[in-house]
Amino acid sequence: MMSSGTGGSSKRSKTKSCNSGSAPKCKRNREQKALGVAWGANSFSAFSFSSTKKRRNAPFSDFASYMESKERKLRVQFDADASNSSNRDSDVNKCIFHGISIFVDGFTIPSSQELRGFMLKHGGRFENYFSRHRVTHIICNNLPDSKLKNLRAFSRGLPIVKPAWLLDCIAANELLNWVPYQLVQLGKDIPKQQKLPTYFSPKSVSTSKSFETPTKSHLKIYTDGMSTSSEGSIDKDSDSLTGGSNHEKVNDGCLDNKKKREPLVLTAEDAEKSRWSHVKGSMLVANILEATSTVEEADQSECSHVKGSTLDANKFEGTADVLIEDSIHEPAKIYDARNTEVNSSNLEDTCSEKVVSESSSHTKSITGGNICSDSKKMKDHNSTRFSGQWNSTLRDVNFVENYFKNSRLHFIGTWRNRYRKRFLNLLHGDHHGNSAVDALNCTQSPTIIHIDMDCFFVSVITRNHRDLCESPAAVCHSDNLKGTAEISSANYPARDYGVKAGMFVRDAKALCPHLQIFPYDFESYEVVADQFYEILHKHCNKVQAVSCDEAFLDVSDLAHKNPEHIASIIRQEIFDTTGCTASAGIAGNFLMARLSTRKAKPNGQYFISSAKVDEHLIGLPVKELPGVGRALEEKLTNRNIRTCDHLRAIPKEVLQNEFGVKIGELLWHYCRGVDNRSVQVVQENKSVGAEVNWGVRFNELKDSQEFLVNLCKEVSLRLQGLGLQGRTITLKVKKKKKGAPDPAKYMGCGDCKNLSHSMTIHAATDNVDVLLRISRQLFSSLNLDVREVRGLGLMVSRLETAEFMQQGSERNGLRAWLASASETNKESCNIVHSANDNVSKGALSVDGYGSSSSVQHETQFAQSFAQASTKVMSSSEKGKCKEMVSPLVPMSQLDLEVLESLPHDIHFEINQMYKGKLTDLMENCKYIRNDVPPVKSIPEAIKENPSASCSKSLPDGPSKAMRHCHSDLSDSTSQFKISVKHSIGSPVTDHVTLPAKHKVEIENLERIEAASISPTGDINMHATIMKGNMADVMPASTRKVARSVIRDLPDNLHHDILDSLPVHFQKSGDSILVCENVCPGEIFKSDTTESSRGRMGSVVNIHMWKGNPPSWISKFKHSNFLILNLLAEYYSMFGEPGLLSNTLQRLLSAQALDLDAGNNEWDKALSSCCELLTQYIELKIKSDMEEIFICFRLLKSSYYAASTSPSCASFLCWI
DNA sequence: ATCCTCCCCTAC
DNA sequence: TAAGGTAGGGGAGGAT
Ligand SMILES: Nc1ccn([C@H]2C[C@H](O)[C@@H](COP(=O)(O)OP(=O)(O)OP(=O)(O)O)O2)c(=O)n1
Ligand SMILES: [Mg+2]
Ligand SMILES: [Mg+2]
Repeated sequence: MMSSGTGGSSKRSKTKSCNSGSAPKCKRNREQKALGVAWGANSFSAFSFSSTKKRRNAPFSDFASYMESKERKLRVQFDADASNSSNRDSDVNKCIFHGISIFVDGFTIPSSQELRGFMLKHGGRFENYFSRHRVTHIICNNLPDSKLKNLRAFSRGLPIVKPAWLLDCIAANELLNWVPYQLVQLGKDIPKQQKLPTYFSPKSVSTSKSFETPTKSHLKIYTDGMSTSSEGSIDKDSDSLTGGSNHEKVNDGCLDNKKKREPLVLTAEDAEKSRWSHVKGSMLVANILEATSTVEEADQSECSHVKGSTLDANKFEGTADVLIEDSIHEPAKIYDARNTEVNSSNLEDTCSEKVVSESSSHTKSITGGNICSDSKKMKDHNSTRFSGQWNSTLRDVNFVENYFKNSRLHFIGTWRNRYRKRFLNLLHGDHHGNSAVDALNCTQSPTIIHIDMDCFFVSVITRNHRDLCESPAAVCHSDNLKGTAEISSANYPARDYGVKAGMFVRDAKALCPHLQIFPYDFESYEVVADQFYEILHKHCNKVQAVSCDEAFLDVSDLAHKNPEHIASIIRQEIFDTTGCTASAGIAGNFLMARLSTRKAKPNGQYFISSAKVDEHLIGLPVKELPGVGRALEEKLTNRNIRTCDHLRAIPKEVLQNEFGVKIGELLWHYCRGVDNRSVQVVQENKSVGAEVNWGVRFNELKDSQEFLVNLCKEVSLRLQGLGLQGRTITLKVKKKKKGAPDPAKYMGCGDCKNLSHSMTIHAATDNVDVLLRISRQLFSSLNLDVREVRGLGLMVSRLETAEFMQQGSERNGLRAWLASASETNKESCNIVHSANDNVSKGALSVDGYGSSSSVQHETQFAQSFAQASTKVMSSSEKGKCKEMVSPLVPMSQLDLEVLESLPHDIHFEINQMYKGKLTDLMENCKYIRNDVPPVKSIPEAIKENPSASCSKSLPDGPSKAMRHCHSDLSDSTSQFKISVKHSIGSPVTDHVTLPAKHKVEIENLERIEAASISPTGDINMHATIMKGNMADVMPASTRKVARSVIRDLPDNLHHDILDSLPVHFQKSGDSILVCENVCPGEIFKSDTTESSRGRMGSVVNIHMWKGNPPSWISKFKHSNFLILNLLAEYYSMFGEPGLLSNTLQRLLSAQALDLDAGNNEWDKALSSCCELLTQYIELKIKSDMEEIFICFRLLKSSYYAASTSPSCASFLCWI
């Protein structure tokens, strides 16, 4: 295994002749963590002194290279504007501001843009970024104290003046003394924390609506401008963005240009300080010198250290050769777009590997078999020729498969699931049990490394060719000068020309005519990503995957090692193994680590100590914050918020008010460098879906339906591959906007209206038939003209872990089904065992969250938690895998003092259980505590009475508690309520309540069902299964009552049911809800009163179900038949209160049906079962039709399977 | 308040 | 020609 992964360490020559790329990006100094002590006093402590000092002297020095070009650009722009302006107005305006250069900080009235205008008009200067060399006056008003303090710290004596000064100067038409306008901030002078209008410029006083419109037109300009300037990425929506005015765009373009390596400005000047030249160390010094007024010798050594940490490009070729050979010998397909699975040689998890290949072949057979008739092809051919769509869904019967095979976004989008499978054991494993040791060494101050491969897709391709590394190159499907293929990734030389990921290749070529284009190599990306993660996991057990080329490492526990050293070791090893370079950012949290990486790139690393966080955030454009994308940036810009400084000036409440609670808080935290997220090793799926928005063209309904089939198959397979089922199915449609022009992108979706519609069904499914039926309904409910559809997607959410018994049930062949069930079984075992070591093991505990064990577990958790006992629940913690989620104590009930007293290690684990929200909570409470004197604000309940709080936590546990509870209607009542009344031999009355929306769907369903019903040979068999009078037991209007259930049944079965029933519909306004949350006893009671009715005149005595537990339990337990023993046993253990279906599932899945094969009294067992079931039906018929259907479904499925074993078959004939 | 649906946004 | 996916977070607004 592991061809070159770990073995790569053999090749670690330390020659440092350096200089790979030619990217003229300025080298930045690397900072030193202030707490050099953390990893022991070493030579680094000297640096921390020097860098601290440097910071004081020159706050912006680290931004120098970055800011330089930006500022230069902005100044050029300003000059241009100014000369225009003065040409126009020279006769009118005196240069009253000559020699004055302002920097506007925070929010001002007038806005900074207006102030800029004034300066421009009256001969002054306006600086977009602070520089003590150029700025003469800082203009601001209404700063909060903290902000002012900050400002004073870096203004270093420059006057801080209110905007009124400028206005008065203009009014007086002469330069007035600024002193009277000085900002003498005071705690009270200003009533502080104004409402929005005070902060934002007048135009945005009114909320959303009023600026939404301008925003839109502005957006147009933006993208439009981007494409004409060949600068920005062409957005998906760009097609819709046409025309518009131009002013704001100028600004954006400016910002963007300086941020990117704008070739004309940057390359010329920066070429000589090429970061990757041999003398980069001294270059760095030169850089700093230039930007800072003071230089320390220490910088020299610091630089050399940086250089040392740079990877050696000379080793490159040799390494590459090795790699090439490896990949040649690669035996099987590494990345298969279709099944999204991987056959990797270094897979340790053979179990899932098996599932993988299984699913793969299955996939292939499905799509391969989906061939349409010749006549259809002919027709498609004609129609597509007519519309000139050679590469659309109309042309290719295997469109979905081929499309995904070639889609880069599909590759990176599905990568995570492949990773999960591959590193399953690592993610759940107990990391050598040394975490207690780590906890001792733990410093409590977290250290995060963010590591990201440099221009990943390109560097994997070009790694073998050193010459290519230094010239502009990009990965793209097309090398067409006029092509609209998108650049996936561009290397750093190409970025110097402005080439960016997401651009059309034609724009990239326009920017850089000699740009070399390479095709994708997904398999290699997969291999390299694996190697990458192998290395990360080797060095750190807290790895949070971000994407195939990027991860966070929590190295807090490795504090005895220098994090920067760890980073450089890892980077070196990555390079040795893969031939590709990675960059790393090191800091105290995710946010700062990420920002550090940005500075480090390419092929470098960068450390931001907590002491230097502010320094790095000052002046940082908001767009740089993760989570601030185009839209939010736009919103912020509209309010004149452009940098973190601006953000800091705004109170949290205001931000929340304006951008929403969470986003407001995020902004407020991020602009201060605060980020309380913590590494989440395991992340649970919340949804699974597939969509296609390229090449989607339909001429008629049939085309779309055929496409939908493939989409459903795809999603079904993905669900099964993950062992998940879901209850909410969402159909997403892209519909061409009215009057939208042809898409700019070839076969693109163009300007579309996005529609989505979802439906929640009662029983979670991964079944393609169910998905299809529902997605068809959803589709028809959207009332689409299929010719306008440009994209389709299907998503399944509200996921539950698939019962191995149920997974893929209802699927055609039961043999295949049984096989897949056992595969899945293995997989679940794998998960659960690692999760559940401290709970029961073995066959019966395969999904060990039966009520008893989870209560037990919970108690255990609460106790150990309250006592802050060390490792008691370490293994249970690992099981935040699905099964273990429910017993979490609500966060609000945690005792924070106890939490804080926990060792970091334990804290980490608990925090994982709360998905990282715990640190947030603690952080917030810290503030509360600081603000509110008494300590009483901390909930103490749990400390005093842990078990009480834990039992309280049961009901409000996550919905996952329901994960195996098919028939619990409690959370599905929003979907439908059923009330059924029966009377002997007379027509049945049903009451059905549905939300209005669903009524429509019912009609649709009716149509679809009517259209799809075809006679099958199953009716007879079905009659057998129903044992004669079963049909009479059915409520007459099943079709209406349990529609969602029927939907869930396999076609043949549900047709059987429908066909065997008379149809009545009798609507009634009132509905009586009989079946919600009825406990067994109640069922029983209500039953005895009403079950005096019977079928065919006979009364069924349901004595077996009397009592609690029902009387049959003890009878079966003492039976001679294993099958009956098991039935009783399983019922006691797993039965949701009063439900047989769970029990049946387990019984059938345990393949226990052969147990009594040799017993010649088999008939007796059968009749006992029959009786039990008959009485069960009687019991449930009124209250829980769905339960009966579920049981039938299970049994019928098993009946098919029974051909594999005679005894099995006879057992199932029991009915 | 809390949930749900239907969006939009963001990141890779 | 070209392969604009995927998943999670979160907000608005309605239902309860
Ligand atoms: N719009 C995008 C963004 C990314 N990717 C793919 C190609 C990238 O190589 C890979 C990783 O994305 P990164 O954001 O990490 O970008 P790179 O690794 O290419 O460059 P950098 O050096 O900035 O990390 O994802 C893509 O296909 N299209
Ligand atoms: Mg990268
Ligand atoms: Mg990345």
